[in-house]
Amino acid sequence: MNTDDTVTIYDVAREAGVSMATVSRVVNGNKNVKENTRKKVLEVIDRLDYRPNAVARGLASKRTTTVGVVIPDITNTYFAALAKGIDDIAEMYKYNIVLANSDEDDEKEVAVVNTLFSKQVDGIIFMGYHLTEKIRSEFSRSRTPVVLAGTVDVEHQLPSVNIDYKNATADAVRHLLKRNKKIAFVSGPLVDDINGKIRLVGYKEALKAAGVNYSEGLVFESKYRYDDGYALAERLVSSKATAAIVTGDELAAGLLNGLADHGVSVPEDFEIITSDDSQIARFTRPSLTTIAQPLYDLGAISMRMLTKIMHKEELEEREVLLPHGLTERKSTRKK
Amino acid sequence: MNTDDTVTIYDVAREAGVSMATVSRVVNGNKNVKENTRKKVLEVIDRLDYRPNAVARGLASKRTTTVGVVIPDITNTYFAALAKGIDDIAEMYKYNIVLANSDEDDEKEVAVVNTLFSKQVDGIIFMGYHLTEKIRSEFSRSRTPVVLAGTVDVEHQLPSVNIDYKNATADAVRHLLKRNKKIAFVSGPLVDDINGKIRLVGYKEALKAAGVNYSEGLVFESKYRYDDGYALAERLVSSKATAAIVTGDELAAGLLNGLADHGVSVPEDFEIITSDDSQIARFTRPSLTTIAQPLYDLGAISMRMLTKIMHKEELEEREVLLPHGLTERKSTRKK
DNA sequence: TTGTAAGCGTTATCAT
DNA sequence: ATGATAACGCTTACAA
Repeated sequence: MNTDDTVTIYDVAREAGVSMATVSRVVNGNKNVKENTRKKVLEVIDRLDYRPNAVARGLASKRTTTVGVVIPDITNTYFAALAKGIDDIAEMYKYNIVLANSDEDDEKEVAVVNTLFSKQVDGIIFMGYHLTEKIRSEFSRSRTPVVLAGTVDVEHQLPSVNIDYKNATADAVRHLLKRNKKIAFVSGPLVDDINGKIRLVGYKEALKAAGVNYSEGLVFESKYRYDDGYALAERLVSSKATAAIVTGDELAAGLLNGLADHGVSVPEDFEIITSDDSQIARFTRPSLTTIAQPLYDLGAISMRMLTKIMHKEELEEREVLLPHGLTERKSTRKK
Repeated sequence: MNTDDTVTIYDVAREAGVSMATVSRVVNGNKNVKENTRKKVLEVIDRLDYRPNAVARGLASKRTTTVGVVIPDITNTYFAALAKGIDDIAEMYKYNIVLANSDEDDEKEVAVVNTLFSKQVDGIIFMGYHLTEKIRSEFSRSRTPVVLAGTVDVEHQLPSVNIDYKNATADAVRHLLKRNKKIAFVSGPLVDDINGKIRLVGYKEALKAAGVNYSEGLVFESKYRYDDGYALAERLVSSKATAAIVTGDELAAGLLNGLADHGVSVPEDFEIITSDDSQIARFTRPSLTTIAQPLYDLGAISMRMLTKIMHKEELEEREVLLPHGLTERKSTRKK
């Protein structure tokens, strides 16, 4: 017996009158064990309340059955929705998740990825607003598989799952264009937000195709939070825009309420389409018309891809684009 | 050299002309190393790009520097807000977090806690709607420290961080009582929601103190989601209640919008106070008056307590109650 | 200040 | 079908 109460595979072996190898076999479901000894071992395991030590297992087998998930902000409904999908599939494939908050900070991002590596995670799901060169090089000099979720890689190096943000945005703008000429593009900080930039391209393309002039004065860059959207209302009003495509739901909710408090009624005087398709868009009054995107699936499928890579299975597609749409609610007018 | 490219502490030792013990010492910041050798080792570590294997470290030291966090639903803004606080403090103390989703399911809860144990986490933060006997026994037969966050232990066995839900609710009801006689209590499923039950007690006490009769007909039990709240509106209308204390923000938002769609105006015809103090309460129109509670701190302080226990420091208090209040917004009338 | 060597609790490779 | 035994990469007495 040990000095403390931790019971090891060795205790079980001795108690069951077999070798630790055999115990290991039954624990791991190896077929090469006589039914009788399996029973006996199982009985001892139960009696001693033996629980395999996953750390020792990880060291010996070089597989930890845990994956790292890098998330910029857990309280962001968009990322939380993806995380839910990731988690469900991870559980399905018996992986645990170590959550690494990057706080939208480039340096911290590198730091957490490194501790993830040191923890010997079997794979990583990465969510972020962009891919720095630094993080890219961290990924490439490691053999640990990485899949991007809701994060596009403009260099097409890493496997990823996204929707076509450019066309989704263009579709939304086109919808607005039916009844508006001056359409604002409202987003968070674009400097290091790849998705945001791609959306801006979609915005421009839609305008161009409709023969509407693009004006920088109609691009409003701020932060992603509710209060930022609220504060933006005033500027939107003086811009004479009559509609806006907004790249985040909290931001859109803030803008909506801010507009209302400036006496602008949505959708009569001003139309809004938001982009995240999170629950928030349903809570506001009027409820927000939004680009439709399968948040849960974005996460779920990225995790599924990761399991395939970890298990050395063939990947049909390295860059998955999920379908998008438009959910019309009350912040846009009919026809 | 190894066959594959993983560089170990042994490689560094050989390359630097010292023993692995010395390398271990510099990696762990042990003072007993001559400045010169430290420099040399550090140089080699850098050159070889050596990264300590946390799994091996964990096995040898019996400390993994990771804590498990059990969360019923990551997309729930309430829990996500706590998780943020937990995560920030964990990072501050150099702990990583393995997130375990319990899905509000008793069996799954036990399962995830067990895999957390098998992963040798140094501690656990537990969030849930209640504490089953099963989970309680899992916790007590393990030496791994556990702290409850936003989860009360009616048996006062486990350390916890909460607000005084009973009095917070009573305060809110008292506020409603100034202008209403028929006040509804709207909650999620009470069967296994300890906090909900405690809130109900607060509701009853406030009524009693005001000499208002308690009526079961004014207690509305449903689920916690937006749609459930929305659906409840009709029943609330026919109950003749003129106000409601609601135990969840999504639920309250649904109720609010449902009421509006039934031609009931809030706060003129009906007053609502919600309980979570999450962002959601600010997004709705009218915005929701809510019990004020320090969500982030609830998580942060529970994690701080856990670090103290893990480091064998003294705990001043085993059951922390954080202050609560009332944030008046637009779903209640003035005076 | 530094080195030696015995674990830590498994898995995995050979034998048998 | 089962058992020895050597890794796995590190920490930690204990010596020196």
